[in-house]
Amino acid sequence: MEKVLIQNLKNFENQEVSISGWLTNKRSGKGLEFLIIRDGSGFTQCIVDETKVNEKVFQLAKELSQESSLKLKGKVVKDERQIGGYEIQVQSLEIIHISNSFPITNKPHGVEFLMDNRHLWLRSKRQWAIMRIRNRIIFAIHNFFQNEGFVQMDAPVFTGNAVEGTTTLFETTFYEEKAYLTQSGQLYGEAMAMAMGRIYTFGPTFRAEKSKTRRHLSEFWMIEPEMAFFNNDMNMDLIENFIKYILKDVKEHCTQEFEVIERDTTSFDKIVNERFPRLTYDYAVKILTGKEKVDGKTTIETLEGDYNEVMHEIEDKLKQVQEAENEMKQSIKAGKKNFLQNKVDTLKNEIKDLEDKKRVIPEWINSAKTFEYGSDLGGSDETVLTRMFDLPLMVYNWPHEVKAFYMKRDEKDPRLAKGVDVLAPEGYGEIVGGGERETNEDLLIEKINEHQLPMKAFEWYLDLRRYGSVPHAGFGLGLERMVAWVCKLKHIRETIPFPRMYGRLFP
RNA sequence: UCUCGCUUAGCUCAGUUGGUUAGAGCAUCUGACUGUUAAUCAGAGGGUCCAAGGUUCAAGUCCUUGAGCGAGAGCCA
Repeated sequence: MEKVLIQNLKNFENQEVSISGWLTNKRSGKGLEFLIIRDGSGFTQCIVDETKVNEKVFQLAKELSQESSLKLKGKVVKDERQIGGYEIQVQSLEIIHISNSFPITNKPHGVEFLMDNRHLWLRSKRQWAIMRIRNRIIFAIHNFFQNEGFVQMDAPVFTGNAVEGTTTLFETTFYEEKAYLTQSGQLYGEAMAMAMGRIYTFGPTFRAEKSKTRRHLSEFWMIEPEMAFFNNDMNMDLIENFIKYILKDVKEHCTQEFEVIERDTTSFDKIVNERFPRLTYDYAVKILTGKEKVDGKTTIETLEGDYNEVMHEIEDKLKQVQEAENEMKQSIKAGKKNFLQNKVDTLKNEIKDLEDKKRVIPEWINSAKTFEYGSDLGGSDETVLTRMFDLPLMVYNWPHEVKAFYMKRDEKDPRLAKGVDVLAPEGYGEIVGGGERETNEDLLIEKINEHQLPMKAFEWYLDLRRYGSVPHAGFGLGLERMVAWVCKLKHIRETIPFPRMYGRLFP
C-alpha cells in the first residue's frame, strides 16, 4: 500500500493508500465519524463507517480530538462536494498522539490570543495557505533573477555603519565594538555588483521603529537587486517586469491557496498586462493635492465619495443587525438562533472596521489638502494616491532632501534625486524603494557630511567610486509587504511565521 | 511619542439610568442521532469582572492613575 501526500490523492482514485497527519476537525453521526485530516500538503475528509471497520478502529476514531496525530489506511473515492474533490473511506487507523484540548478552536479568536499561540496558529487552514503563497513568492523571486543572470549574494547582518540615519537601528555589540543589525544590504550589494555585474540580496533586515501599524515589522526580509550599467529608467523597467512575473507565477501556482483565503486574483490580470503609471514626484503631488484629476475626479472628490459610501454601508449593516436581533427574540430553534448570532457578530465586527475607516478618511483628506511640496509622502498620502489607480504606481524624481545620501542627483535639475518608489494598489502603499546611485565621489562626500554620517565608516564605499566607477541602480522589495498585498491581508503580522514587532518577541 | 477605542468563563462576546445569586455561544465531559460540511439536540462542570486607589447605603457599571492590547499619525520596505 502506498504512502501518499493529500495533495496527490487525485492520482490514486479507487486505490488503497496510507496517509499520516493531524485531525483538524471532526463531525460525528451514529455509526459514522467524519475526520478532516491535514498533512501539510492539503486537507481531506476521511470517513470511518462502523459497519465497514472493526470495532476497535471505530473506537479509536471516536477518541480522536482536534490536532491529534494519526496514520490511516483507506480507499480514495471521488466526491465533488469535498475539499480537494476526494475523500478516503477508512479501513484501519492508528493513533500516534492524542492532543488534549487544542486552544485554537474552529471559532473566531482575538488577535492577541492568536499571536500568543502563533506556533499553533500556523496549523490553521488560512495560515497554511498564506505560508504557501509566501513560499511561492520567494521561489518566483529567485527564478526571476536567476533567469535574468543575477547572482544571489548574502550581505552581512552585523554592520558598523548606518545607511539611513541612526534613529531606527538595533544596537548590539560585536566583541568589544558597538555594532548594529543591518537595515539594508544595499551598500554591500553595490560593492558586489562591481564584481558580478548584477546581484540580488535576499536576507533579513532590522528596524527599531516604535511603530505599531499594519505595515511595519521590526524584522523583515528584503530583496535588494543592484545592477551595474543601469540608469533609473532601466531600473523602473526591471521593477515592473519583476512584479509582473511574481503576480503571474503566484496566480498560476496557488489557485487552491487563494481560494482558501478568499483572495480574488482577477485584479492581477490587468496589472500583468498593462504598463504601470510612472509619475514624477511633482505630478504625484498635483494629483494628491487635487490640482490634477485622474479619470475626471480629484482625490478629494474620490475620498468624499468613499466617505459617503462608508456611511451608507454602516447604516445598512446596522439595519441588518436590528433585523437579526428582532428575529432572535421570537422563539425559534437553537440552531437558527446560533446562526443569527454568528451573523450579528460578523456584522458588528464589520461595522467596527467601517467606523475606523469613517474616522480616518477625513484625516486623509486633510493630509492630502495640506501636503507641502518638498516633503516625503506619508502613509496616508500613499493610500490616497493609490486609491486613484488600480495598478502599482511608480513615483520618481524626488526632492533630493527626502532621499538617502547615496541617491544620484539629476544632472538637469539638481533639486531632484533619481529615486523611485513603487506604491501597491488596494491601499498597500510602498512595497519598493530604489533608484540610481550617485557615482561622483565629491557629491557623495558632500552628502555624507550633510547627513552627519561618520566618514570613516564609508571609506570603503567611496572606493567603489575611485576604481572604475560606473552608473548603477537598484531597489529593495519588502517581502512581507508584497505577501500582504498579494494575499490582501489586513495586517502584515500574518505574512511571516513568527513576526517580530514592537511589543512582540514571543513565541 | 501623540489621538481614539478595548480589557467580564479556556476562547469570542452580552451585561440597560449604579440595585438581590454576573449570562450566551463555542471548547471540555456525559448521552442521543446513518452522509456531516463551523453538523445538530439534551445535560453537567467552569468567574480574583486587567491592577491600585476613590465616590456611594450599594460598583462589572461612575471618577483618578497605571498596565496590556487594538486602530490611526509620525517614520519606513
